[in-house]
Amino acid sequence: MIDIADLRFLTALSSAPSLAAAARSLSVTPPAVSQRLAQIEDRLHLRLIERGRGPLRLTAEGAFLIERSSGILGELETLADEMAARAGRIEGPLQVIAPFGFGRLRVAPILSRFAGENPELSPSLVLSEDPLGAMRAGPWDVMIHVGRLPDLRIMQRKLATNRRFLVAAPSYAARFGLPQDPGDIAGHRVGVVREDRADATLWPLTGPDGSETSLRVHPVFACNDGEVVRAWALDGFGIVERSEWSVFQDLRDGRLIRILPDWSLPDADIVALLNPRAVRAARIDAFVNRLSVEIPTAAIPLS
Amino acid sequence: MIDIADLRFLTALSSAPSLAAAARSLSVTPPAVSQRLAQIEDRLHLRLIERGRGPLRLTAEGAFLIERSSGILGELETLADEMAARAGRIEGPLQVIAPFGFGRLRVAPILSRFAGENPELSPSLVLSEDPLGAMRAGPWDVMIHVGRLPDLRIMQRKLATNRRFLVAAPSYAARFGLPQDPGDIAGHRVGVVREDRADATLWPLTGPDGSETSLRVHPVFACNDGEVVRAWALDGFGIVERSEWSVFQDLRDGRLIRILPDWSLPDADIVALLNPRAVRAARIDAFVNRLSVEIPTAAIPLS
DNA sequence: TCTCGTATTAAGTTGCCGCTTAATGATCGA
DNA sequence: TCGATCATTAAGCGGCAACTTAATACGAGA
Repeated sequence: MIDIADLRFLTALSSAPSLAAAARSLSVTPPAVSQRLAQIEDRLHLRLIERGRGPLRLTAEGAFLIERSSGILGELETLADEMAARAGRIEGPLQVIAPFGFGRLRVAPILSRFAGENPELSPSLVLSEDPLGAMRAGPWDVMIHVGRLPDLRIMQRKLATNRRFLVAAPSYAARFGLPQDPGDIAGHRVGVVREDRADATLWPLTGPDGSETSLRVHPVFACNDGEVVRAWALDGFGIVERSEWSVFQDLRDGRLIRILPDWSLPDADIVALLNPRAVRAARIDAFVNRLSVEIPTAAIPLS
Repeated sequence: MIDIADLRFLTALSSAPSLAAAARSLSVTPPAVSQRLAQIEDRLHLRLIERGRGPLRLTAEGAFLIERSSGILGELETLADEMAARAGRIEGPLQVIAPFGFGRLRVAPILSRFAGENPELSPSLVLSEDPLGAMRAGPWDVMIHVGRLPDLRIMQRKLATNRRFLVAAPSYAARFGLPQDPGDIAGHRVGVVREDRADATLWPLTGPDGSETSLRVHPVFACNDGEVVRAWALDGFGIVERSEWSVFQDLRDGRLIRILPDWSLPDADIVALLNPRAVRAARIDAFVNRLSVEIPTAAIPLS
């Protein structure tokens, strides 16, 4: 009889480049994988995986089995979720994806506390600047995202409004003065967070009268880590554009001040995307609720 | 995580009147059942089965779980069947239901041989005079039936034509003579197979010219086992109505002779009913094919 | 040529899970 | 009141499945 542990095992194999890689990701030795696979193939009297040189390839039978498995495994997982929900329990795996900066600084502490209150939870947090890639890479329940997102037809929930500010340190203002108008920016030192997927040097500004300007800036400093850029600004090296969540305390405490406060950039709201596969699980509901309570709180004090 | 062995276990429990009864049908001791159930309930943090006095009762959660399980278990079983089919293998459980007489004398030997040729097959044969009850009682793949059947909307396959004859032993004919006309039967000794569900004493005869007569007989001997009635006829005690399959050899060898050979009774064809749940399994296909080859063969020699 | 990564076979170990036995308690009917 | 059936708890056993280590073979790339 087919065992679902075998189906899980095969599913893991099917998305691994080699048996050795699968062994590593399963935390066992290669022979364990090799002989377990051989055993399953023997039981079915079918070859499931072509393992010649190069990457693993599923045979037709293997592909068929994996395909059918996914449905069954999904149903079983959903069933487990529903039973846990009926027991009023927060338990089971909770796989969260978040961007590096926001994830490390905001999501991780909340998840950590949440897990502490629910000992039967098995949380995992994957930080990635490529959320769509991470989604495809492995199973996930909740993905936290900051900013605009292509329409993914995935259920999402807004966790907090998140404005974007132009900021600089007082020491910078003292040395170089402050721009009074977007046009003045060109004469200033600017730092940006340069990621692959966004045009970080084009700032779409909206003026106090509603007029819109696209400002192309020429950064003197760039980094793909927002915290590094923030530190650079804190050190008085220039003007940067950062999210409210990132610099809110700096602004409150006067370590940074807003530049062109009458001009605004489009919001980069914080949203949670929910995997449709698991939307109805109690643990996910509870965690997203927690996020939606705790994340906005941190920003409220600032007007 | 939920284990499907647990789901099978719970499904077995759900159709048992008591834990002790379940233990017997699972071939284990009562504590094994009790503690395994307790363990599952602990894991889910839910009570699944109310066990007070009287019969077991599922709780709402238990009923929900069983309900959902059946779908998953069914899919898994179907998947196993399909994989076996792809491997071109005859294997797995094969659960056959057949009536007592025909099952014991005709189906059992064929199934026995079929299982011998396919060592990975786990056959089970349930003989029952109440096929519909047996269908409901447990899982089944193929049900053999002789005679008319209410329209069950179940896929069926005719295995053989099976006529019904009026027969008697030559010794009886020598002592009492033979009826030349249905009307003569009234003066003869008649034995019948009396089952609950059929009116065994009303013989719907069709004459050589196509005329139809319903003949009410008054048996001097009755039994619910066809073989006993046949033996009674072989011993020269009277005239009985029997299926071709049952008396074909007796007729061939002259131990019995046909009475009113120009008159016929409605056929009681031999059919296989296929459980829609498992129609596409290779082992079932193969077994029914085997039946449809071997069963008619036995009767062909007789005109 | 050497080395590294991969895959497989063989043999040995271990942990756990499911079972059994034994004993207790509860309930019901005779 | 006794006996029978059922359910449960506690304690201990055993089998087996999954894993490990060790050894071998193969190919590709430096």
